[in-house]
Amino acid sequence: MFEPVTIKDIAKALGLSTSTVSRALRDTHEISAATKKIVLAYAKEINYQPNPIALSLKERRSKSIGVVVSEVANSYFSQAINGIESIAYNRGYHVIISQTHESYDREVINVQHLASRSVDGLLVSLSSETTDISHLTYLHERGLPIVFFDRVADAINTHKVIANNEKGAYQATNYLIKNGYKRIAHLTSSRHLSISIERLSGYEAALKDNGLAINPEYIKHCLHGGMLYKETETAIKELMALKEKPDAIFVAGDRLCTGCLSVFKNLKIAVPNDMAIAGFSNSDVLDLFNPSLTSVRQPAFDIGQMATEMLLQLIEAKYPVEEFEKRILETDLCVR
Amino acid sequence: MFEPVTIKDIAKALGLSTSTVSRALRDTHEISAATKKIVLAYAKEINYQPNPIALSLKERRSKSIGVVVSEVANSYFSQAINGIESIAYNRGYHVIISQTHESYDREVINVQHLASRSVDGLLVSLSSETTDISHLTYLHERGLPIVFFDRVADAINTHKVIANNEKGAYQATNYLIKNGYKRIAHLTSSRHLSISIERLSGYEAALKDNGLAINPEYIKHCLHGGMLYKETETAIKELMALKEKPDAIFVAGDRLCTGCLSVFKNLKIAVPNDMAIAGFSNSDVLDLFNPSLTSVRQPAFDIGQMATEMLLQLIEAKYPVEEFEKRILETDLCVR
DNA sequence: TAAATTTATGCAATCGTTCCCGACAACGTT
DNA sequence: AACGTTGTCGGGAACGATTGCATAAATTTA
Repeated sequence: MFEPVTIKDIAKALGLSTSTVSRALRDTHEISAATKKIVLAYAKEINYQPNPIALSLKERRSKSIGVVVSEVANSYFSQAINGIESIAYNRGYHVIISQTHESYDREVINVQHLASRSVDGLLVSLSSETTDISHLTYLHERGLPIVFFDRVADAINTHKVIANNEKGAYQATNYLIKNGYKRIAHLTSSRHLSISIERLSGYEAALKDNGLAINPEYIKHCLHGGMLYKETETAIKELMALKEKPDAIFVAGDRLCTGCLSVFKNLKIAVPNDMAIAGFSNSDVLDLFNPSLTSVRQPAFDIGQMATEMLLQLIEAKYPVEEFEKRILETDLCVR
Repeated sequence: MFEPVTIKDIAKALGLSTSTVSRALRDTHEISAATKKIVLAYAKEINYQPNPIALSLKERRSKSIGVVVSEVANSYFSQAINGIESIAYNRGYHVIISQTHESYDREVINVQHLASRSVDGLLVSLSSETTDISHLTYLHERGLPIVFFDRVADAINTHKVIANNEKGAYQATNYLIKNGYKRIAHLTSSRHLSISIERLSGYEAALKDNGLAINPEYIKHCLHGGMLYKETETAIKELMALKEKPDAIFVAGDRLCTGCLSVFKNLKIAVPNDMAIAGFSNSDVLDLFNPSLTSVRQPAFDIGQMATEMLLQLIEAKYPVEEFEKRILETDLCVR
């Protein structure tokens, strides 16, 4: 079933050789106009489609790129994926998406799966569990083009695209402070993730600049980045059990934001009376919340586009690229 | 760069023929245990990975399936995709996701792109714009396995997996009626979509069973399924301009629900005082809304799993399958 | 008119893998 | 001793497409 027509079928039907047909289809100058016309007409008639797999084997590239994210059901990533697709499809590349669900093991499996399926390059945002990046180092050393976005591995020398996490975190924290909150907690992902480090740094800078002390008890890490309700709930409960309860919280991620609001609702913590909240989120239904949530919005679509452009540049480079850059895009504070 | 080791390298290094190496790796009985051991050890040492592209060319299958949905940034679809992946990856298949963004043109392009990239089968949920399905009929007739889920094309005789849309719609409408609402509007997707037809039917049945009249003015179709804010807004405005304004609305889709709430917020329509609302949605942040929204939840993950299993069954069938079935999974009414 | 050149086409190798044959031992069977 | 079996292995043709090289005919040039 599903027997596609090949160049051989055309050759046989027209009494030509496969090479002539191939050249006619590729519109080489060394084929007579008459033959070209016949071949093209017949190819169109029987709806000939070149077999991309045969091409891949010959050209040693698959014209596909792999994307590794934690979850597509995350506004940030689904927007980034839209950006990735918009570039990739225009350039004739397929996009193979795989989800880690914030698990290190799944990240390793997915990366190896993609590499063994010979993708031409990889667009990676690390899972929150990942500390060991040798699965990526190995591939990178062997020459597989990789571009990181969002959650990057600084140890690997390649292109990276991120949002200005530090500044975004600074602005959100600063916003809370300017609105009169003084005891500001911080809920974030696992501590080794690049975005956690950068956002924590912005949070601390804002406190410092406003003459507020940094209270380590106010900083809570969630290893699973909000994937587990219990983990988020425990963190919030610990905050609420403190002698000096925080009056506001800066949340460092999309998933954590919704997780946090969910916990607040269940624990009957009123926003913003019991606790004000601001956080990183790209959800477009955010302003439907009541009360609505002030958020730091990342240019996810642009980040996806830019990362893809950089990856394709690496893939299609004639000579090995030695110079790598880290692009930093500005965030947007949506006051609600 | 990135020169992978081949079976030839092994053969040369070990002074064997490629056929022997191939057979040793595939553990054929006609290779001596000693040779096998040597080959396997060496293959492991140099980390040999079979080239899947060469395999694909030979076996005439790519071990990948294409998925066509309107948007991954939609809770229903992202959950379905999780279900699809959970089955596909376990069976050694790759999943290539493409988004139509509810556009017919993009659907045609994506389907052709996937087919030309020789996916072994297609998992399709139609875009809201699609009426002409010849791009799928063509492939289906040529023997490409296709399974529809969610938005199905009845004209194509193949497996289908859907939720019990009619019953779900009936329950949601009935819920509004039992809560005392009498003028219930219905906001839905384009009129030819299978889900629109089924949900409309359930809505009408509920009205009828409760002795309420069906008012055509209360039924609003959005061709773009909530992708365009303006379209949704116009529909709502028209409803609010009626002499007998509706007091409740049953919304038939994920995207339409958030679109609708967004319009309500902007037009300052209070829920549920001005207008009660119930609708199809799989969003897991729904209960964070205030006031929260009663919703019909579809078993999206299971639908994805089931559709994938059925597709793989078609792909791996020894003989052409002639008997097709339509599986219908029950929905869940989440009263909030 | 013969040689040189252009034009148009075919042959065969290649990409990495599998698999149908055929080869050739070593052994057992009449 | 002649033959059949069995166990191992290699040669080579596929899969579909591209491409350098050879070749033939047609055309131009000397």
